Amino acid sequence: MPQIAKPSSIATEDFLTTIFRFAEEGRQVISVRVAEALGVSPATAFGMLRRMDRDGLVKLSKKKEITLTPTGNRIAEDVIRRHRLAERFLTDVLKLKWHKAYAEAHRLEHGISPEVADGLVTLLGNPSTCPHGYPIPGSDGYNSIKHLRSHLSTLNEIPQGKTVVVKRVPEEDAELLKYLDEHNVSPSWTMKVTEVAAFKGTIALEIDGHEIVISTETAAKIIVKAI
Amino acid sequence: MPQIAKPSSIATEDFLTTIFRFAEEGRQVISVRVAEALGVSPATAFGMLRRMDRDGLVKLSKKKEITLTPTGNRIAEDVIRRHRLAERFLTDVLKLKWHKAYAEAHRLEHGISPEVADGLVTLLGNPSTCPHGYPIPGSDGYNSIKHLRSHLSTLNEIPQGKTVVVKRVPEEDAELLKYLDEHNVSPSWTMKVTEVAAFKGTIALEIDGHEIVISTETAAKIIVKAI
DNA sequence: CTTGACAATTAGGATAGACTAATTATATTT
DNA sequence: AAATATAATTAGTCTATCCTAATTGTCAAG
Repeated sequence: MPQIAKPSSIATEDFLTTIFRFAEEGRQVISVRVAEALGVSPATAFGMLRRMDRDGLVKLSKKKEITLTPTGNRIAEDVIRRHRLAERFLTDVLKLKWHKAYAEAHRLEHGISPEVADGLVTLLGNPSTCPHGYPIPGSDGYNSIKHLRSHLSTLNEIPQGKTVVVKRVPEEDAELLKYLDEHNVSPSWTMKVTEVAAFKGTIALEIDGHEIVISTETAAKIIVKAI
Repeated sequence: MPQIAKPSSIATEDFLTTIFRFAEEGRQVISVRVAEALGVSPATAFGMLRRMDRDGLVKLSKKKEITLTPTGNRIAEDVIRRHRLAERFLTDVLKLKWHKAYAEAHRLEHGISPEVADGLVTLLGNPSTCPHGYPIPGSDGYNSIKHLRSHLSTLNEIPQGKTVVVKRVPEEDAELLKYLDEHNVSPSWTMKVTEVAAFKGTIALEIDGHEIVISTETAAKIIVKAI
């Protein structure tokens, strides 16, 4: 008989999407990091991951690296898709401020059915990215080369004088997002790296006719494409 | 120090809204009925209700009748409001079929923040009822006389020959809703009771130029206003 | 006033999720 | 290699939800 997939709980969906995002950003997927990202104790994360391993959603290898199984990955993409569609809806239709979209979409993502997701796709005109520039799983060209993380850089890697296009900004940091938004550092805007001051850990950018200075650390969170 | 309200769980919100709806429909609020409505065992419902009593959300009197406390009622109205706004959004904006709205809104209602609810109100033009005719808590005129259940009748109470306006149709029964929708039995439509055949438990209605026959039992679920 | 029927309540058990406090492994660094 | 970090893992608890299977009330009909 065909196995009936047990519906995933909200906690499980949160673990799956966290792991998915870590992988998406090229970060090492380790139990403690996942625990930190989700705000739970290492013991709690470990227990959850063990259950998820038991249920065939993740693979815990002896060498600590955690990977999603095909099933786990499918569910993670589903939830991320709903999350990013919700973000688009919230910013584009409800006119919600950009920096609030992540948290609100996070609350909604677990309650969006496939049918409602499809309805959102139609309403929104088949968007391919969320407001922060991350690709929406299942959208046209989701697997195309332009979304490949390896074809992009982080802003801190760009040499002085270069011009770049903003591709992705960090989703979760509302404070930072608010700042970036005020200075037009958002997907598809172009900016020039006017100064790289490694000794004091800052870089200066010229964007839309004005200049801003951010730390190298912050720059590492901004994904760009050199042009 | 001011008591910080513990956030209600989804299970708790479901109990609160079920009790609220029972009261709204003038039904007797008893533990077993709540259990049935939520698809849990009587023991589970009892345990939940006891916890909710402990937490000041409901009152379990010795004479079995269950009532919401002011706090419980406020939370219930909040959730119901989000539910009915979600239904309006789903049918009016996403063009979701009427009979699917209840179940979908039920999934969404727990994830809608006050800010998003306000956004929906604006997007939807301040609606006062859900697609099934039930009033939206917090909307203009929510407490006005026209929403008073005591000023309305159920269709089975209407004598032969009378004409009525449909006010509310049952929200949860998708099968029935589909049928009613196909025959224009939806809020604000007018119909005439052409025959009351008590001996065989049916009534006949003329609506929009055609006639349909439903059982008295089904008629009892349809709220109307005689004109 | 006794018997059902129905409802409430208690007893006893799961499992998921969370926590704190060890303890054990694994790496990295002197 | 020994010491220090950092991670993983285990132990032991707790609460919320859920269940099944009694047991106890209560109320209406004989």
